[in-house]
Amino acid sequence: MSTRAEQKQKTRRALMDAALQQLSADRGFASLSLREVAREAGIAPTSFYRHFNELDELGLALVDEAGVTLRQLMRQARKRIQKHGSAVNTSVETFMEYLTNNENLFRLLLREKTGVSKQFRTAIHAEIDHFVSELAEDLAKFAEDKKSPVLDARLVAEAMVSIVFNQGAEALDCTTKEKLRLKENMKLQLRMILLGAEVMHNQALRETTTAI
Amino acid sequence: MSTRAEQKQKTRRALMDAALQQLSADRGFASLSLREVAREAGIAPTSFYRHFNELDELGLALVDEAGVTLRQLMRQARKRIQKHGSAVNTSVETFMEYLTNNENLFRLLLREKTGVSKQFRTAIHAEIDHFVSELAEDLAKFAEDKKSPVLDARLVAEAMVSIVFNQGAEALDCTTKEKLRLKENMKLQLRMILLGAEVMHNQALRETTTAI
DNA sequence: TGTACATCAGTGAACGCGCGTTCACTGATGTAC
DNA sequence: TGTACATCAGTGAACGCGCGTTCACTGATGTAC
Repeated sequence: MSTRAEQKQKTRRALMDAALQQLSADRGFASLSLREVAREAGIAPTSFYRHFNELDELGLALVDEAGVTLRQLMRQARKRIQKHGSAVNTSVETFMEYLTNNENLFRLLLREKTGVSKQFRTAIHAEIDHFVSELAEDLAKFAEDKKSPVLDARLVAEAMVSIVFNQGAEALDCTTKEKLRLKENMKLQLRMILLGAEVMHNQALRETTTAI
Repeated sequence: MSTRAEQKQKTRRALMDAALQQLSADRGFASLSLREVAREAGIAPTSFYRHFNELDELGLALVDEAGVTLRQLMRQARKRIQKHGSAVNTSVETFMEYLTNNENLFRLLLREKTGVSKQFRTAIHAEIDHFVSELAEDLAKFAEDKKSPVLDARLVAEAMVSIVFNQGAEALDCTTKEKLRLKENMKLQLRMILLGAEVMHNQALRETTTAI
């Protein structure tokens, strides 16, 4: 890569980092200003336009980044599960690790999921959809191995992701100690769903059998 | 009530309605301006200060209103359940009705739950906590009647509320037809949790018994 | 390798705009006698 | 009931501010020959 292009990448990165740094508990993306981000990144406001057409474009780049990070993390978790089992445990631990290490990125996802910009909402829903689909696939595969396929893998996956995101949001405002309790709650809740899904499926099977 | 005080109440109401009306899918509370709200309510910007010290104070009043409405609705649902049973069904139907009739109020709750202002987050968490507690109480009572107390009513209630709020958020961007499907999914997911909690509790009981 | 030209990331001045907030005010409503 | 004074919701002009965006520019880097 040539020097000029390298430098441009660096500045672009600096802009994204500057925005991310300002996205704290008390600052939403909507409250950022182009001038502020540029100032933080150490360039003139006008230079911003060399990298993005508008501030929202930078925001969408951040959403994309959050999605990529989340997917990488899931791949890691899957490997760990194949090695050591305990799917719920490993998944929750991995997710909470991601959350702790990428607070502001997760905050962006959480907030803009129900946020003001249709574009943001659509982009984030796509990322979460991706996440749900991969989980559903895992569940289906897992159930197949156990020879007890779950009732509706996608439905179960959606419920699980709802729990994880919702309690994850809570974790952002928590002390380390409260986080531990929250994690254990999360695990119990996920196990409840899995157990419930299994029982429900068996009931459905029995009914079908009876019908015959 | 005297005429002057009545008029003041009316203007206050007009301000809150003006704000609520502007809170659509594309406008967050943070994007409202005092001047805009005052204009919409038909008063001079400076008159706003006769009613609230700042815009956030109006927002908190709206959050409070949302909480009150939600609690009223729960009371209705409880009555209907005592009459006709089918707790999950009735609750979901009632909730979705609320959501459809108070889109903007619910949007405010959803958004500011993870929003920028600590004050908003705290207020909304209190409202949701209230909601969870009442549900937990109902669950405990219900389980007692069935002589199969659930493992941890509060944990189950939290999981259920996570589902309801998360899928509810989804419903805001849905067509009427998609909403129907979403409602049925919600019901299934809630039943899964209840079923899972019951089974988990029975397992725990059996283990205790075995230990003796 | 050296030269002449093209590209383009970053600049600084300037613009018009809507904002929140202050201030001293008006005049209708309320109250004390 | 009438009068004199107090209250206070609503007003309009004025302020300073940070914003997004435009523009013509600079000068280092890249490219063609």
